[in-house]
Amino acid sequence: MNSEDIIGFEVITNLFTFHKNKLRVLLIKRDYEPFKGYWMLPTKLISANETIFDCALNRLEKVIGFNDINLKQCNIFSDIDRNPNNRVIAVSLIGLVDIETLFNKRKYTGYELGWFPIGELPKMVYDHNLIVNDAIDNLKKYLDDANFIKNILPFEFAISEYQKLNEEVLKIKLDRRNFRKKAINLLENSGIKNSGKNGRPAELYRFKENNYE
Amino acid sequence: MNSEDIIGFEVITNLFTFHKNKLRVLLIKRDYEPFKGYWMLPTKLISANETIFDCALNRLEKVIGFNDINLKQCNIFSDIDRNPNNRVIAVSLIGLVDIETLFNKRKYTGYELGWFPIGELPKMVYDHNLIVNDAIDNLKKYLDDANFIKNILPFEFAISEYQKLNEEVLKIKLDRRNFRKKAINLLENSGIKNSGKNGRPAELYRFKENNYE
DNA sequence: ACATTTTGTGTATAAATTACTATAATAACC
DNA sequence: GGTTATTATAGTAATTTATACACAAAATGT
Repeated sequence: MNSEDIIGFEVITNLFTFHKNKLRVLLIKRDYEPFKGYWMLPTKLISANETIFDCALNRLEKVIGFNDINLKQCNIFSDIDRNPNNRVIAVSLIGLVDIETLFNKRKYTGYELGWFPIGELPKMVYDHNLIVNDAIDNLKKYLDDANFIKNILPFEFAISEYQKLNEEVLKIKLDRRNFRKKAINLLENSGIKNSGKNGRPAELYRFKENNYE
Repeated sequence: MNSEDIIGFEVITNLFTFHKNKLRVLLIKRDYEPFKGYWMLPTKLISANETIFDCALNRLEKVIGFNDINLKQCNIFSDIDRNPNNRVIAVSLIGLVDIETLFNKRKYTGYELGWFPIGELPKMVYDHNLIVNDAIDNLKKYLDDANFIKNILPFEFAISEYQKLNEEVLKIKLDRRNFRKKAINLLENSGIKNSGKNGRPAELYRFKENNYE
């Protein structure tokens, strides 16, 4: 390795949750130059003793106060000038966390955080807008992967919530009856109804165990 | 960036071709220690002025004498001890080249090369066996992507060759008539027959232009 | 009680996938 | 030249999957 060839290698995490019928992503407000005041995805240069997953989890621990989160590898961004100041190659990861876990486990860490609906993303540092949109696109392939997608929904949820999640990721409207027919294969009825909301209360479902991976 | 955190970052290319009804991958015989005499995938540490694709193509140029090859990103390997001597993170890429292009464009480069059928892979350096098998698995998702998969077949080919390629990647047998029905949508008849072989000569097909990407 | 909102349900049709077998064209062999 | 071996071509029925579509039930707010 030549010293001229020192290249930064960073791990960027797209952590999604689903709250109030919106798919949201975690952003951090940057408090240093350059791009002070802009929002960014959780990012960390990788250390010699970390895998890419370790690296992402270490960063998340610092940012949200916990890190038992299931991650999937997403993409690599290696354009020479994606960061004009240094040569930095990025690998992006996708993590999912449900809103109940988030409320239960998060700790105050001093960072200014925002959970932005994917339709209302702010201008972000460097190529982070590109990276998060790429991650959203990558989420499509996990929608039917019960063992991963279950992490973004509460333990029990209405089928309409699951449908809305699908619609946000796919950016299309789905038919209620057809969606239900397909989804029901992965789900079991909890026997609980969610009352208190307007309209007929929904029956709550949960993902079946052993959706043979 | 801390000098203790200097990490090697290498690009590993899985270059496939299809010849004599076998899916094959390019390996290089290593002529230096450690692992001297073992086979390995084309590998190169990335330089500051290269994208991951530049890096792979620069290596391929050195190894096979040409580099106009379409590449897809595959996976990242970041286990701490995947290379016990140094801390090296690898990104693997997939490239496809058809046998005619290969015979026409390759130049002698001094390397000892082997195009190994995927069922007859030798013991390779470090985790390269893992990497190539992961790449073969990743090939599945490109089988119906005419714009990429066409790179591994000659300009004109028999449907039975295309079927055999699918069978090698999927590791299952396919029904001849059903495969033809599906494949024909992507193909157009060239009007040429391949004679000289045993049995009824096949009509040769080519991929249609504009399989709207 | 009435309007509003949201959930739950079934059926008919189209499209895609799968299973399955006889015949035609050529090369190799005698 | 005739037989045999090999490979290519073609169609239909059964199954599965995807799509389109309308109304009744349970709650809330007034």
